[in-house]
Amino acid sequence: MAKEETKAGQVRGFDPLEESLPKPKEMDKSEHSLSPSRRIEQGDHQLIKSARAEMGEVKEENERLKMRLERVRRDYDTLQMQFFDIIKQDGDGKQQQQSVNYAREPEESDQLVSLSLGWKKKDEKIGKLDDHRITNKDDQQEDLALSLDCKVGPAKKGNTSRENSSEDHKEEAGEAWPPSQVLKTTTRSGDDEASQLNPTKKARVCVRARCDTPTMNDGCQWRKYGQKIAKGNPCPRAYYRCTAAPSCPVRKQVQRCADDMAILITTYEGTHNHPLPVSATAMASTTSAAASMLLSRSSTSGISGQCHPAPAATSIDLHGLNFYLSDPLRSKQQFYGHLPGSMSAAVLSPPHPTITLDLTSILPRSSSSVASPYNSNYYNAIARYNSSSSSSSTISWSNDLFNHGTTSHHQPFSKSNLGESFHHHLPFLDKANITPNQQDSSIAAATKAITADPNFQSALATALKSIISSGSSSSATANSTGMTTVGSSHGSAGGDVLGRKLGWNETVAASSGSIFGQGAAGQVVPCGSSYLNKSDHSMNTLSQPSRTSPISLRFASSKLNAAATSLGDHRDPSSL
DNA sequence: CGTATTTGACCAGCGC
DNA sequence: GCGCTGGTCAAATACG
Repeated sequence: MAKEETKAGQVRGFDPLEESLPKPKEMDKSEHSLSPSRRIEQGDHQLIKSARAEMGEVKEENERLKMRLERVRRDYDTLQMQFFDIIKQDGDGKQQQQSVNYAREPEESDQLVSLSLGWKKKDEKIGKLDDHRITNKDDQQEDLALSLDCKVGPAKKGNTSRENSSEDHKEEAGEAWPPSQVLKTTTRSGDDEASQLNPTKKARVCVRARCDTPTMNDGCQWRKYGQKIAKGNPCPRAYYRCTAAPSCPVRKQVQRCADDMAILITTYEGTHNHPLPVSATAMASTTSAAASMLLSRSSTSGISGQCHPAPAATSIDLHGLNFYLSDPLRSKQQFYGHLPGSMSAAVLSPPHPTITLDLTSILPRSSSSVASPYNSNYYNAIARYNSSSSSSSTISWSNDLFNHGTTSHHQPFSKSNLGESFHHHLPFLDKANITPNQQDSSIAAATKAITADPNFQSALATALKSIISSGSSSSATANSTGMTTVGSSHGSAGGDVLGRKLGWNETVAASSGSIFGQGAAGQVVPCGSSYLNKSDHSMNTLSQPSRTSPISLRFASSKLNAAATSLGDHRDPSSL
C-alpha cells in the first residue's frame, strides 16, 4: 500500500489528470446496462469526481512533500550553522594571528570538499554565497529552489579533532575555484604544519583542448611570468599567474602537445581567492568540477584503498568528455600514457594529483570555430556533458555559468546550441510541442528524467552526505562498493543509508562533483526562473516554473523524500 | 610612461 | 655532492 502511494505520489504529483484518463473505459464495462446518454453523463460525473479526488490526493501529497522538504531544509540549516560554528571556533585563534593576505577570509576557508545542499537567496551573487550562508540563513528561505554547490579548498588551519577526519581531504585540497578560498601559498609560515605533516601535492586540472591561439581564453586575467622548455616536448611551456587579484595564487601552465600541435594543454593549479569575472566562471566551474571529481575519487580511494587499491591512473568517460585521473602517490607511471590518440607519452610528469579534461574529442560543429574553447562549440560540449550527466544540472545549475560566462567577445552559448544539445538529451522538451496544457506533463517528464538520472542522485547523495558529515566530526567517504562510509558516526551512517537507499555507485558519485562543481566558484544557481530570464535562449521553455513552482518543489521532493527519511531515521536534527 | 612579455639566472626537489 | 629538471624571479625589452 505504501508502495502504491509512493508511486502515485510520484506520478500524480506531476499530472494528476494523466492517470485518470483511462478510467472512463472501466466504467463503460461495468455500467453497460444504462442508456448511452445516461452512461456518458454518469461517467463524466464520476470522472470528474475521481479526478477531484485524485487532485485532492495530489495536493495532500504535495503538502506532505513540502513538509518533508522543509524538514530537510531546516535540518540542513541547523547542520550548516553548527558546522560553521565549529569551524569558527577552531579557526578563530589561529586566523587572528595570521597576517591577512586576502580580503576575503571566510570561515570555511579550510573546508576541503563540501558539496552543499541548500537554498539560495534571490540576489545572491557569485562569491557571496559563503557569507550569506553564515549570516543570512533565514533569507535563504526566500528561494525554494534546490541548489547544490561544491567547495574545495585548502586546509591550512586546524589543530582540532576535525583534523584527523579531514586529513585525507586536506591532502587533496587545492584545486578549485571558490573565490572564498584562502590559499596561503605565498606565506609559508609555521602554521603550515598540516602540509608538513602531509607532504601533499596540489591538485591540478589539466585541460586538453584544440586551440590555435597561444592560450585558451578562459576569462581570467593572466600574466606570463616564465617560459621553459620542458623535457620531452620541444614546445615551450609557458607559465602564467592570475592577475585578477594581486595575491591570487592561481597559476596555469600552457603547453602544446608534442604530437599534435593543435592541442593545447592548459594546467591549472591553485584556488582563486577573489570573485571571478563572469566570463571566467565557465572554465573555473569546469576545472573545479574536475577537481572535485578528482578529490571525490581521491578521498574515495584514499580510504577505501586499503581494501580496494585504486589504479594509479584511470580514465572516466562521462558522456563524451574524458577525465583522466592520475595519482602520483600510487605510481610514477606517466599518466599520459593512458591517454588515447595523439597524446605524447610524456608531456608532463605530474608530481601532483592531476585530472585531465580531454576536450579534444569534441568535434566542432562548424568549420569556422575550433580555436577557442570558449566558442560555441566548447560551450556546447560542456553543455552536452552537463546535460547528459545530469539533465537537471543543465536546467537548473550549470548553464547559468554559461549564460554569465559569455562575453560579447566570445560567442555566447547560443540559443541554437543550447537548445540543440539540450533537446538532444531531453527529447521530451521540444519547445514547439509544449503548450500550456502540456506544460505539466513536460515538467513531470523533465522531473522524472532529472530525478531518475543517477548523476543527479549521486550529486544529491554527495551533498546530503556532506551535510551529514559536516554536522558530525567524521568524514564520510564512499568506497568502491557504493556509499559505504568510513567512520561510525550516525551522521555518516545517514549518508550511507541514503546512498544505499538510492542505489548509487562509485562512478556516479565521482561524477557528482563535476555536475555541480560550479559551486566551487562560490556560486549556487537557482532552480527557478529568475536566472533564466537573464537570457533569451530556448531553455525558457523550461523556465516556466517560478521560484516556488511545482517543478522546484516536486523536483526536490521526489528524491529528498528518501533523504528526509534517511535523515529522520538516522539522526535527529535537534540533537545536534 | 605604464604595462606586459621575454629571457637568463636562480632556487628547490629529486635521483644517483 | 652533483647534475637534472621544474618552477620562479626579476631585469631588460617590447608595446600601446
